[in-house]
Amino acid sequence: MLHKRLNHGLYGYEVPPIPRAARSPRRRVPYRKKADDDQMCAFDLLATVAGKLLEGEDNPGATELLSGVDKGAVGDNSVKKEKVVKDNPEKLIPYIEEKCSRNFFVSEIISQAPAANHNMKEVSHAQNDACSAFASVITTSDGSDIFGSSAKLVNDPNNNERRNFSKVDAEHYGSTISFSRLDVENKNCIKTEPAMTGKEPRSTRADTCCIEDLIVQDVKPHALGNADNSFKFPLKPSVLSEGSKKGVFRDQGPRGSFPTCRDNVKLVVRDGDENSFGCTAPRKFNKAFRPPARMGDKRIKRLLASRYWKAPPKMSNEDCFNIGLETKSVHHNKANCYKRQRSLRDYPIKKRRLYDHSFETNAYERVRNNEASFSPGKIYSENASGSVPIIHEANGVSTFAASQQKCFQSRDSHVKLKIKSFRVPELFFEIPETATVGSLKRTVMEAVTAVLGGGLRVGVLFQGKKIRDDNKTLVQTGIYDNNKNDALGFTLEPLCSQAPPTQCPEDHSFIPPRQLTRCPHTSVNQGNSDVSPELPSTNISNIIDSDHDSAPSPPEMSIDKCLSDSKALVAAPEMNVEPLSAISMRKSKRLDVGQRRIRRPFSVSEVEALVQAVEKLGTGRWRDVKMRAFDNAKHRTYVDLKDKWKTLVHTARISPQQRRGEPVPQELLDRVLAAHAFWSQQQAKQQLKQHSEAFLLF
DNA sequence: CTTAGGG
DNA sequence: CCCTAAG
Repeated sequence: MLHKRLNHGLYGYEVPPIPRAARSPRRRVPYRKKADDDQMCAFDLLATVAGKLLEGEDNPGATELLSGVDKGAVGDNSVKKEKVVKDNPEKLIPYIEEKCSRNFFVSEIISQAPAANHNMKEVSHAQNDACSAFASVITTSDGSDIFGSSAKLVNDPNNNERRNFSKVDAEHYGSTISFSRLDVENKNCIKTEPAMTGKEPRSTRADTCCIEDLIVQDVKPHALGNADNSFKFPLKPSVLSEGSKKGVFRDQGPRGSFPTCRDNVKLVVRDGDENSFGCTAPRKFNKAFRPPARMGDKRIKRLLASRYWKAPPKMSNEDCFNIGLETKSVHHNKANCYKRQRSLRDYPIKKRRLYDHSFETNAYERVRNNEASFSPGKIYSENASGSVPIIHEANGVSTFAASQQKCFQSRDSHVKLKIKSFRVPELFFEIPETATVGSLKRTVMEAVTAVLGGGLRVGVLFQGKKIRDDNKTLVQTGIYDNNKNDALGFTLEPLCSQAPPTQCPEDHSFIPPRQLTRCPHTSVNQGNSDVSPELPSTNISNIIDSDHDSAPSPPEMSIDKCLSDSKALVAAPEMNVEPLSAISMRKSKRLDVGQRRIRRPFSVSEVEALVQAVEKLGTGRWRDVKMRAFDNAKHRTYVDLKDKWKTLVHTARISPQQRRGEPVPQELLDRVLAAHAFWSQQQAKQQLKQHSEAFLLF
């Protein structure tokens, strides 16, 4: 029985759903290369390819890419350019991600590059997947590659089941990049005993030649490239070598330089015309720069435990994945995330009701306590009677301007508070020079929306002190005193703490920089001049992508009980006074207990991303879809994505008049239907296959 | 934990 | 979005 493994990326419909049991486990490899190890690194992979791509003469696409890496190298000779690229993988990857308007590919690459202790079969898989992943990287969602060359889905004449992006029109589109394995020559090597450590379980040995071997082998070569432009991915030498061709495994020691390529994987660049990358199409800048993707999640655990990817005994997580802190913290987060999900589920409705009740009660009390509160786009102030909140619309844009003002008047026994604007401090992001003003606006908007949408609570600062006692009256606190109004300030505090308190201590040391913005802290602070901290240059997507799924905290939840964490500390250092307690709150257990998550309609761009991912991955791999397209959108679970797809299909089928909500472009809906049809059919086929196989067993 | 489906 | 059976 032959399972075709067609995940050569770059092609619209990529991987026929392989039954989960048959799917090969994947392993994450280091995002950053450790100086002292010679593991094949995703960076190398990417940088090598990118370097190659830049070798050609100047053209807009390459220049664009290069300028995202090192402007100094623009216009320089190709050698220099390539070097720049290779020397700056950290810059390159985010840039490519950004160019692709998505950020989910790097982890794919990372996850699939071969690592030191992989046996041949694993390496084959890894290469295969790495090719696929990189192909994805350079393929943008609109069907064009990163350089603006457009391509479309076509059937590969050499393989009916395989789909490639091919050049549509050489006159209008530039090169197409295709990856393929030279498996014909390497068929044997796949079966070769490749064990590195000798400790792999028997089942991982290639000579057992299981289904997975076949899967790997069954990929047809795709040697369409012109020789000059084709190059190969290097492999971890100690894992794969020339000897592999002959079925002999040979350890070559330390990793060779990149020009030393192996044969297993070949990158073919097919040039449609001289100016391969010359056709620079308008780019999307959905995502701002973001730090390197993090890997490390539950999957790591699983993979570590996997029989195929057993890590050497002494390897710790950090050793394995080379990303030490990040891995760990991410792991925590993810775990927490799921923990939360589960806990949400575990509680019966009754409790939820209880919760809801208390929420309302306290909200009311809170109102009566004359607290100013804040919700996205609106600022509620309060008349003393507490009966009817007065809502002042904060005009959108100016709300986020850097001005901070406050009116404070006293009339009779009432205190009137007016917040003219909230300042959103420490919202760092980068955006390419080539980005348009429009995209800048969008970027800011997304970030701000994300911040506000994440759920905020208000803190009150008076004379530099955080007033935590919600029950104190204004008179008691002195806020009533007009003369002191300068001392009154409000803070917006995110509600996105996640880790349970017990994990706090560990968390603190493992918070990766990018997470510092997870809880963007916004404040309007009159009395205290904000002290801007040294913030790592964070990007907006961090913020956008942050976990905002936390529904607003119940008002009664006292921040006093909440430990803060380091990310908050860094993110909101303007809280000089009592920073710990004021900035970040642990999500209360109560919140965990069960409140319906806030509804968050999918934006068109999200739908686009979803469609894109499903087109690629199919409808039965929601977790992968999630990781691919929504890895950073913590509030979108794979179940959400699945549900969204369900509704999308439904939406696509009903008449436009019956549709509600933000209209989804018909084009997208068409793609939904197409993909749905395709994958349904695919699934049917798969099942048929399985059935026949099962039958054959008897 | 994931998937698949009903609610 | 929620809930949950199944794997």
